[in-house]
Amino acid sequence: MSSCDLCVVRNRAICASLDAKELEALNAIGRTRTISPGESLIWEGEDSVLVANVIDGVLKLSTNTEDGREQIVGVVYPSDFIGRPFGGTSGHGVTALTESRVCVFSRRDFDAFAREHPSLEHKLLERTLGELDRTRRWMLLLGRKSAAEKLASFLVEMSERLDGAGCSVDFDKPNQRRLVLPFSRQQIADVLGLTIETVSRQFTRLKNDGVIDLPSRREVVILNMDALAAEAG
Amino acid sequence: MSSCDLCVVRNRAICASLDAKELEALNAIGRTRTISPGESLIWEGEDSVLVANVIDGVLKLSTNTEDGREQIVGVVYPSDFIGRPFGGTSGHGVTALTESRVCVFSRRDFDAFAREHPSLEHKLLERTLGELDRTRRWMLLLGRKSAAEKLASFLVEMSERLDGAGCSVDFDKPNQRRLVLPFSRQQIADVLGLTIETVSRQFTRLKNDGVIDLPSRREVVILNMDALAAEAG
DNA sequence: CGATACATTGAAACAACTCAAATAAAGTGG
DNA sequence: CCACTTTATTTGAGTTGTTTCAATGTATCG
Repeated sequence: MSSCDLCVVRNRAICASLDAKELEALNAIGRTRTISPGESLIWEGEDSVLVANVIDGVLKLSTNTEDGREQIVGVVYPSDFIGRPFGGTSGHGVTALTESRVCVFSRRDFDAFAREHPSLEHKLLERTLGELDRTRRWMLLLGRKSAAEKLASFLVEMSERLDGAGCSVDFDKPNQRRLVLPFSRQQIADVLGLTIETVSRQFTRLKNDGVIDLPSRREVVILNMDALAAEAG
Repeated sequence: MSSCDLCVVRNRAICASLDAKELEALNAIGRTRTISPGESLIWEGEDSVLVANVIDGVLKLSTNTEDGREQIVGVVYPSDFIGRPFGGTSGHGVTALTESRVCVFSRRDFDAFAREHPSLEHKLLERTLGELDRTRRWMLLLGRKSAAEKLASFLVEMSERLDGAGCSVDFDKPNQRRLVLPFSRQQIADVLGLTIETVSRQFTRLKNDGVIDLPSRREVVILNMDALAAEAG
């Protein structure tokens, strides 16, 4: 029995395109690996040597300017795919935000396997098209939204993506939601293209307006989802 | 003889993955169409009904906030692919910037054809991965660069992508380059997440610094490529 | 419990924006 | 082809939102 049978993302990751026998072959060229917060799996500018599936945890994709400014260009969750298949250099680093488990492959092995399994390439294509859509939507935020709209948009997106792990929904209060952010204030700033101080000020403003509550640094309780969505612009 | 044999992008577009017979089949479900500047091929939010290859011209991909702010999220050139295969709604409009010619397919027809031709899907995947890389690099510009860095980066990127059409290189002066921009000042502002006035001021500053010359509205002569690249940050 | 990292708050500076006007280019019709 | 209108771009002056720099407050961890 391949270890994939027990995998929690078996039916959501690109692996879902494979039957039992194919899955075993893929399993043979991959291995699981844990990554601690702050640890990197891939570095910006290195030529692409490995790809991976996220089994558990949250990781950031980030680029830096020469003088050290950082921009987080993507966030990946369980079942998401990481890395740059088919050559090239990776344009961004991949770093764990929470304790993570990933299923890694050498890029060369993965490329060869993918080229022999069109259904896998198809799943990867659908995933990549979806990621491109999401990334382009984020460009509107970076280029055209105010700090207030940026943070509100961020919290709305977070509440949508952090299902299960890190996010609890109280069905009695459908307008409310409780989340545990996998980001520090600085990391939120790096996602939104702001400074840490501006992010902090926007948090306290939302709290003072009664839109959210902040029980601790990493926790956010959305008290009024409609108001938050309205602020997102 | 299928009309694809004469196509100028035959060997650069995703069609390059197909042999003569397959190409004829693809040709049978497509048709060419011209689009005038300002005319749209796809509208934001509509469900994806068609996809296309760019044969000639330059088109923008753009999203808008409810209150009318615009962000250009991508620019496509000859041989590039347009549209959202495999369902979903298109998150951005597609509008011609110059007189354009495209080879359009109904999305349903294209989807079916693609699923039967893994080599085509592979080419599309490579293209999409490349586009995602480029888009993520642009996020660093939107989130973290100053107006001066943004315009310099824009001109550098333009000089790289406008090969042949719209861009001439004088080999005697390798540090110089002459380009005809397919963008108005407002459109440049919408690419960079700035206002038209800020873009204009940065243009005149670069001109006063002797880095560029501006013979007419749409023309830019890069006088010192190294200096421009240095300003791009 | 003290040390260290992280987050918030305040005050001042600055980059980009807004609004308004001037200028230049591109169409249009006589 | 020229005068006129319209549109696009540039320039100027003042305002605003975000950043910067500095200080204070608050969790977290050995």
